[in-house]
Amino acid sequence: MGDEVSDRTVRGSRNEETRRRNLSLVLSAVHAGGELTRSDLTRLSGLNRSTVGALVGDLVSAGLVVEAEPRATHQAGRPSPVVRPSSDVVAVSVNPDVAGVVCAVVGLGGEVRLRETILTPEHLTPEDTALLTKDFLEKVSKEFPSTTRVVGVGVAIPGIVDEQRNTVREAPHLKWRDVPLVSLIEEEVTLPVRMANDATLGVMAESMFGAGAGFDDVVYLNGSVSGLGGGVVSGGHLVKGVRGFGAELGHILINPQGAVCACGRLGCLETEVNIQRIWAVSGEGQVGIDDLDHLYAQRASAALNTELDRQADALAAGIASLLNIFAPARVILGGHVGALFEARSDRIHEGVTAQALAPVGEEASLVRNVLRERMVPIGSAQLAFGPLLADPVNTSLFEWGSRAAVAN
Amino acid sequence: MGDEVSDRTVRGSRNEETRRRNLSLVLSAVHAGGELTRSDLTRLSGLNRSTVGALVGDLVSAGLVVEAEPRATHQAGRPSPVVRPSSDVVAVSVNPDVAGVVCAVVGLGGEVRLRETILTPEHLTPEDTALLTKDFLEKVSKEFPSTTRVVGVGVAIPGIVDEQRNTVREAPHLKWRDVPLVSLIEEEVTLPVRMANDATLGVMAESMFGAGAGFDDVVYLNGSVSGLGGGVVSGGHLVKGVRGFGAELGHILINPQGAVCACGRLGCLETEVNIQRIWAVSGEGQVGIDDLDHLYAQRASAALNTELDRQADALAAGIASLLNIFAPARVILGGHVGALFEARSDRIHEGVTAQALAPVGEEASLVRNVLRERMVPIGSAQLAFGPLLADPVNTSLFEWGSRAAVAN
DNA sequence: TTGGGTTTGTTGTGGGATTCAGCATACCGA
DNA sequence: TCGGTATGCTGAATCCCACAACAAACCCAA
Repeated sequence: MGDEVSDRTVRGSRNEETRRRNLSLVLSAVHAGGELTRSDLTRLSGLNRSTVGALVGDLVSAGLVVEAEPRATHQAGRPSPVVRPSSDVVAVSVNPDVAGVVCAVVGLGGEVRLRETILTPEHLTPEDTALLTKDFLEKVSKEFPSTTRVVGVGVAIPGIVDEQRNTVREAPHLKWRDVPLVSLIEEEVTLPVRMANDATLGVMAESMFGAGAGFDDVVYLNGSVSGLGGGVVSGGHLVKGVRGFGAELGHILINPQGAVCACGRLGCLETEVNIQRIWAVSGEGQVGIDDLDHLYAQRASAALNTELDRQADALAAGIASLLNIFAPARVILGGHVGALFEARSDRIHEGVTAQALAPVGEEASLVRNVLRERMVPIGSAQLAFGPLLADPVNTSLFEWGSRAAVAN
Repeated sequence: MGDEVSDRTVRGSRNEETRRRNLSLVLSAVHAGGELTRSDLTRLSGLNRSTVGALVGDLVSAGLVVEAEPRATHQAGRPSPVVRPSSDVVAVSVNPDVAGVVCAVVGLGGEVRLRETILTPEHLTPEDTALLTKDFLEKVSKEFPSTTRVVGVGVAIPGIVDEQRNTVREAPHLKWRDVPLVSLIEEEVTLPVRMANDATLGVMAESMFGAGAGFDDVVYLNGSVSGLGGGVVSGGHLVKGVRGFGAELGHILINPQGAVCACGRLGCLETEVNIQRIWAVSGEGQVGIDDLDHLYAQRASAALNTELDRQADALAAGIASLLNIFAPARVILGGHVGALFEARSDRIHEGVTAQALAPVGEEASLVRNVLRERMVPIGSAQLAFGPLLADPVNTSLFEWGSRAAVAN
């Protein structure tokens, strides 16, 4: 899933397109697979040994991968050198929230090399975000080798992002609306900036490096303080919809007699499966999402148990609808939905099995997300890596702070 | 959307892959566009004149397209010959229903050349379907020139199809279950047979030749006697899910206090928007889907009006959920849902606008399907044409009745 | 009727990408 | 130490497209 850098005008393939595709295939495989030998790559791609050799050679001279001594194996035959992503190539992840920004540096290959939460005294503004990103870049650039090169910045937004106009269309939790955040950041950091919805990036991360790895059809549901977000990979492709507005899985109807949703209608999944309603009955105040497991594991009050059952039923109903729509191999649950799933696993499984169409239910397994706090950084890094993975040798990399393109 | 003939093992591109892609591009363009000049194809593909000439030449020698005299135009410059799909290349469409089979012959380019409903005295069985298909083939083969070549048979099923095992998993209306229909037909007709859900094929047809042409994101909802089916194209790709089980849009939850659905749960969209409930109040018996427009246009009874309003509201709620999930550019409504939309257009529009997320609602337009009775034939033909469009010169074509492969 | 301008078809050359065969290299096991 | 095996490396052959030059077919205007 190289994020579809499609220029919509369907184009014929020239000869160099073949090369681009093969380089992309190899780099993506190394990115996703971590360490692969050249002979692994040969088998994987179905290309000739000599071709793979040439492709890897190109990627090495571009500084994108490194070849290391063969691993000690106990097979006959000449050992094949190991190809790893270069540790010098990184992406920057930015994830604004109400009280601050989570910034991270992620290496090619998906390793989160550094992750930092920068708090603001007041409610975070878009301008703050741009400035904090700049500060972060200046600071971390000193902590990384001078050979480090950055591919760009990926921004994850808890809200609706217009991927065409590169604006935040609506982020109720942040209280942002029609904010040209990409331009704001690009003015400060002179790096290419891309932006998408956080749950969309979540499913990208999980389906590449997490619980959805190896599956072409994955649904991801994430519960956060700002609501219920979702992302879907169908047939190996991200479901985005026009201008990237799609996959708002929190806003499917569950119960027309339900509570009023922020979106205006009654009984969205988001109003029925909701952390605020947990807080309201828990008697422990605004328990953080990471502490929910602990809360649920304690001997809970009757009120909390009732509420958990109710939310579990609503979640099962929602998942059943999503199964009937997408027939995924995996449904991945994150945030407070993940905690709810952990606490009411049997009840949710039963509800889903009873309500989903039989063939669809049989194929899907429900799992909790595995990447946790690394998910958003990895997802937004994936967004930034997209162009590089799609066209390895023609995508520019940048040194920290300066926009001087490094030779390919 | 050449139907994704992906062999899942990601493969590298060889040089001939380039050729295959370009041939596919040209043939698909001619298939979808009807008549294009060679210079149109040059602009469309971005390839060189000479390359397009060679590609078209290959397709002509394969008998897939024909070049005709240039159209009379009033532009300066040498006239460019017109490229049309060959009228000798056809696909066969088979669509079983309770009381019989609808068979059709569809030419490359999407023209329905012949369409016939074959009724059976009793409830149709899978074996009947295979035999009737054979009879149909034998009969029509005499009505077409001997130069005609068939690419294969596409079967549209009102039910859940296992595209991996090539079986009908569940077709409640037909009362079929786990039927290996593809094998049954292939035993009779010695042609390649492919099968899919009818609504899935509907959205393929509409998004290629109908109301969804030119859009990458399309949701299709079809109401028939057997229930509510759906199909989705997202980002130019068909949403299929694991084994093709997905896109059961009729089975999303609308109202947990609603009626019992055939699938077992309460208040699916299918139970709330439903032709049987129209019949129950219309006082005119089981009005056919094609006669609903007439029924609705008459001065309707109060009961019918109330029911139409109720169904319109339920439909609007369902569409709103689908908009939030897929953010399509178009929502196409067919069958009795199309008639309902026609009768309650304003009410449905208002309901959708009120309930869908604002950005999503602004981008989508609701339209009735345009292909009507040609939709299923075109869709299933598209299924049969898939391999040919994906790899024009290496796909075998067959003469009527015999499996002797015709030279490419 | 003729000639310039314009667009497109056609042909041969050249460069890029892959495959293939043959040989070299590095490991295992006896 | 030697055969077996798997892999890396190199140069020739093949396939595909772009490009340039020329030819063909149309328009328009004189």
